[in-house]
This record gives sequence, C-alpha cells and structure tokens, in this order.
Amino acid sequence: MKIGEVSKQHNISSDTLRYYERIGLLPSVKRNKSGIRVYEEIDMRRIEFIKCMRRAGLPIEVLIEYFQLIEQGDQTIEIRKKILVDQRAKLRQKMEEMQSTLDLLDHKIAIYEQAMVNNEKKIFENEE
Amino acid sequence: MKIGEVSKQHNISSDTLRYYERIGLLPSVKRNKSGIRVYEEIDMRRIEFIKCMRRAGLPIEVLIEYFQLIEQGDQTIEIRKKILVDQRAKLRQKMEEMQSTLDLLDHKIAIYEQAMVNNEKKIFENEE
DNA sequence: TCTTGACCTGGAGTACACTCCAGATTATAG
DNA sequence: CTATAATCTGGAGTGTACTCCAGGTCAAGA
Repeated sequence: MKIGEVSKQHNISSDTLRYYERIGLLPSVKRNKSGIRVYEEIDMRRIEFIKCMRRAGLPIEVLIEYFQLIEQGDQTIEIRKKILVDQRAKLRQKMEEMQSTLDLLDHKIAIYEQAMVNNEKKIFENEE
Repeated sequence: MKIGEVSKQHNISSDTLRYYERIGLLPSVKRNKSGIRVYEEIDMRRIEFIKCMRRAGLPIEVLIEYFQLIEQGDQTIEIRKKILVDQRAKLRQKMEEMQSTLDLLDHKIAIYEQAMVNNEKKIFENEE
C-alpha cells in the first residue's frame, strides 16, 4: 500500500505520515526498489494506534518512547505498562475536567434558554 | 487585588494574565494611579470561566468573540447561545473519542497484566 | 533612606504538531 | 512515447498559546 492510499484510508495527510516516520514514530515502513514507501499490515495497525492516542492528546514523545521500548523486547513490559497506566490516569483527569466544563456549559445554555423565553414573553406582551 | 495575588489564587502566571489582557480576552482590568493592575470581582469571575473553558480546550478566539458579544448587549443572546451549544457539541465529541482511547488503554493494560502474570509463572516454574 | 521585590512595557523566543514547498524522480493512463 | 499524477527529500513556514527577557518604574519593610 502506497502513502496516498494509506492517507485516504486513515484520513491522515501524506505529509503527516512522512513526518511521523522522520521523527521515529513510524520507523518500520519499507520501500520498494525505487524508494517509494510500501505500508504493510503492521504499519497500518500502528497508525491506527497512533491515531487513537493522538486524538486523545497523548504526546508524540510518549508514543515514540513506547514504541522504542517494544523494540527492546520483553524486559520492558513493566515500564511499558507503567507508561500506559500513567497516560490513562492523565486522560481520566482530563475527562473529569472536561465533564465539569460540560456541566458549566449546560448551565449557561439553560440560562440563555430561560432568557430567550422571557424575551418572547416580553415581545408578546408588548404586542398586545 | 494585584496580579501576583491573582496569579497565585488561580494558578495562572502573571505573564499569562497580561497576555490575556493584551489579546482582548480580559480587557476590563482597571489600573491604580501608578499604572498597576487591580483585579476586581468581575475579572476574577471571568478568569474562572476562562480557566474552565481553556482546560477543556476551547479556543481563545471563541472566548474573545463570546465576551465581545456580551459587551454588545441583549441582542446578541441568540448568537452567544449558539456559540456555547456548538462548543458543547465539540466537547462531547472529544469526550467520546477520549472514552474510546481510554477503552483501548484499559484493554492494553489488561494484556500487559496478563503477560506479567505469565512471566511470574514461568519464573516460578524455572525455579523449581 | 535604602534596598529588595513586585510590577510595568514591547518584543522576541519557545513548544508542539504539523503543513507546505521546490525541485527532482517515478508511475501510469491514453 | 508522452503527459499528468504520485512520490521523493530536505528544509522552511504556520498556528496556537503561551513564556521569557531587558530595561525601567514603583512599593514597602529594616
């Protein structure tokens, strides 16, 4: 699979895919005889994972470190797990903060709705 | 209240407070005769609101627009409400994405835990 | 009064994550 | 074979939101 296809399928620009490779986030991509990238199944799975983690705001640095530890084999399992657990905790906290923002937005919106109802009433009364 | 106190109380740097003022996010801050900022109750409430929205990732541009509409009075109520409703929708979607990332992290962590149990077993078996 | 710390301004610098571009090469449809 | 589209590289540029700094003024305790 060439970069354009991958780009369409995962909705990530070719520039971003090349960027990920250059910074070491996606280092395993093979090339054909003329130097063109050929993405394999394993790359696709990694791209899916990256997409999911990036959407939630995990830093690229953390992902690079995580993948490097995978390369180093089984003796890094504990530290890899720790990375995921730490990131999960951060994510949970972010979600809690977002929930409180959501609550505030709900509250403000309710107030606006009330204000608009009152305005309607006023207009109605004036028309009479 | 001077900038240093506000900074401590809200855990926002003085530089950031001045920056917010300069870009028009916090334009109402008064000064004393010698030019030093004196934050009033209304500023504090606005800072709280900004903090809450920023933590959830709402863009500064949106907040500036929102505050400008407030300045313009009651005829902007509907558009202000629309802004909040739009931002709430975006926030909800972000939270859903984060939830799916969280699910994936849970899954991966569970796998690591299983792997570590298996390793323990292997070590135990080898010791025997 | 002196000195130390807080505050001021305008502007430059930083961090992060892309995004774009020029100039060259390769692939593919007609 | 040719023209157009896709790919390549290295490097520069962008957007967002701060963050830092120099050089100066102001305030408050010893």
